[in-house]
Amino acid sequence: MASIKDVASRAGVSTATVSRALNNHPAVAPDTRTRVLEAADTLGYHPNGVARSLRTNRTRTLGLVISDVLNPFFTELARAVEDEARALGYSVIIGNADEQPDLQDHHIRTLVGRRIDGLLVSPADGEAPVLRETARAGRTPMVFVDRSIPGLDVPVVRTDGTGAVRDLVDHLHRIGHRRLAVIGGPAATTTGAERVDAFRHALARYGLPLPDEYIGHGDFQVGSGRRITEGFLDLEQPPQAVFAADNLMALGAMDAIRERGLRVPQDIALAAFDDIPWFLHTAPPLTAIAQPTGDLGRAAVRALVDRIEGRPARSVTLTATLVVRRSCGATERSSR
Amino acid sequence: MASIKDVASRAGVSTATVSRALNNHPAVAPDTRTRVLEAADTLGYHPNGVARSLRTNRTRTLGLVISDVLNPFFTELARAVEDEARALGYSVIIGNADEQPDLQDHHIRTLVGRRIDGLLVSPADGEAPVLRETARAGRTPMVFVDRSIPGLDVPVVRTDGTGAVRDLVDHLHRIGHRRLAVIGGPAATTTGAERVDAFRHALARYGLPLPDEYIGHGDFQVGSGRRITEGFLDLEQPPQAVFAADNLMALGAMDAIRERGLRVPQDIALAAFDDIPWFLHTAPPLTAIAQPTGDLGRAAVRALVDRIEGRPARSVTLTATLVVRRSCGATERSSR
DNA sequence: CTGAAAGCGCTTACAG
DNA sequence: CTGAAAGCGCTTACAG
Repeated sequence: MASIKDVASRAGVSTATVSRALNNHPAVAPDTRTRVLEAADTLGYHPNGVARSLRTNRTRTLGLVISDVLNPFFTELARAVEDEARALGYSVIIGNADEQPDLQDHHIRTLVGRRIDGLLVSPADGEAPVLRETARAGRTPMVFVDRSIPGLDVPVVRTDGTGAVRDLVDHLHRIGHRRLAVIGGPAATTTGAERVDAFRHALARYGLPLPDEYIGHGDFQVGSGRRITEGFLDLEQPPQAVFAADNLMALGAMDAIRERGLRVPQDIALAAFDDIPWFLHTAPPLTAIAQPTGDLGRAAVRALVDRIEGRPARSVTLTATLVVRRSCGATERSSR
Repeated sequence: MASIKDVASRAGVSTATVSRALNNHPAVAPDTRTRVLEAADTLGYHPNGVARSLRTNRTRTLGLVISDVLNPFFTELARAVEDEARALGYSVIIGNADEQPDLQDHHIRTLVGRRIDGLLVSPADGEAPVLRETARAGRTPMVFVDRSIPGLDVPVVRTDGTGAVRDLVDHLHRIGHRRLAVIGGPAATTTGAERVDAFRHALARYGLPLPDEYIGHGDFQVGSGRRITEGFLDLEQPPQAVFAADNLMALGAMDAIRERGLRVPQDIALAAFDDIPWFLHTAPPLTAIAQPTGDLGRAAVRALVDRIEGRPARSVTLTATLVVRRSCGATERSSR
């Protein structure tokens, strides 16, 4: 591949001048610039970003480590992150941790080795020594998005779903449901714990308990949603409504319910955290708590780039909202 | 950040020895190796991958340019690509072209600038000078996945859906549908054209025509599926069945059908190319043509790595299969 | 406005 | 088994 030297000799200037011309440095004579550009063009020259990065100590690349690309919430998040990053002049490398802490650590190690300028992480459950160490060392600017690890000095950009969960419980209560169950995420993920807590507190406002057998410990993936829902249905007193802490576990719940020949909402009500386009077309359309996912991703990138470029980065909390559809029953005709 | 020099001086050896010790070069005395590893460890040394890449002229990185990350088919493809790449020791950088040829070209330029070792592309519709030039120059090993650009000397890893489309038409015909319409992709994408052609040929086997007004020219995105379906429904003789050439356009079709207060399959049958988990839970569950998406992604990576490592790369064609659900009507009770 | 030179952090052929 | 040295392709402070 043509290098800067080739361009320099063809244009009859030094490599320093080629570099300046190509980087729009002001101190380059107009016709020198023209000659350089022509030479670069005829040689099909593409500057070597690796060499530039080594020299400038910047890669103009962001790392994004998420727990599951196949989860539509994270897909949308990743897309927003990439869009905003591109707008700010950065590329992004995505690492998919698949909810496995060691895969997450593997990605972080690789990304740091590549000298990305900054790191966006939505931490998975479990021990993640590399993540902790990277955050603690503070050499790579980092921002948590969606989920966080308490106790680390890292800004977090997240959504607060407390109000929306309260709205959901109001909705369920109004319909007449009293036995409410939740499929939570891994306890060690902040979102996993928060959503269950919010649910419990919302129930308490009606004097309703959240017994242990109505709390499922899922992992944000389809299989756990299914398994936990089967457990609920096997109970002597199955719940009247199930709230899944993410969309994949809701999908698993639908699988389980359908396999038993039961119907939503006639036999059991269902709602999910995270809204996705398909929920409009499920049978029935699913009531869900919608995060402003695009805003979340963009805010995270801005916070990270602020850190990278030496500005102070603030944590950001956005607000989720309840989207009522038909999966919890109709409000009009009281309970069933 | 600690560099190889720091490790060298702490271990009392040269940087050459540090490099060898860290890269498991055989010619390093055991205790020297130990001393180096200890030094690296206490300094929290992470080798600078940028410098290494500059020196070795390899980045151990693959580029993947796809047309739409939000399309579950591509999400799954990307995931498989990343898994296989990791298994072979490569990272992957994803570029989302959003079905825009210039965004696609932007990503290719960026990736080539980063000196990725190889490029996997699912080309978008339209003029893509950078893509063509990159393929023609042949400096960056390239493999097309899913879609291709005819006339370029680039291996392609794809799925053949001809048989599955024939099965679909058999299925529709058996149910009694005779007026069959198709929502195609952009004519310039190979998959866009192939799926429509396969459909047309399958109809011909029954002596059924595929009139122009039953051919929609979509762009693989939700909006076009909706718009085209509305057009179909506005026809004097609306089709009895609609085949959408990807899952997002099928989603758009469902939107349009629902808005008119019509039902699938009673009022109109619907089937899609690409099967996704949600199709099990739509109202009704959607009949779809399933690609072996994971295999596709993995085969593409292997073909690309073959090229990168100097082995000959072969094109690969996998086979799609029809998954019958309920969105075309029941075969048992003849037609409606 | 331009160039010579240093240097970013590695790897590796060469010599011993 | 180990080290000195060159060099990958850039950018940039310095000098003119």
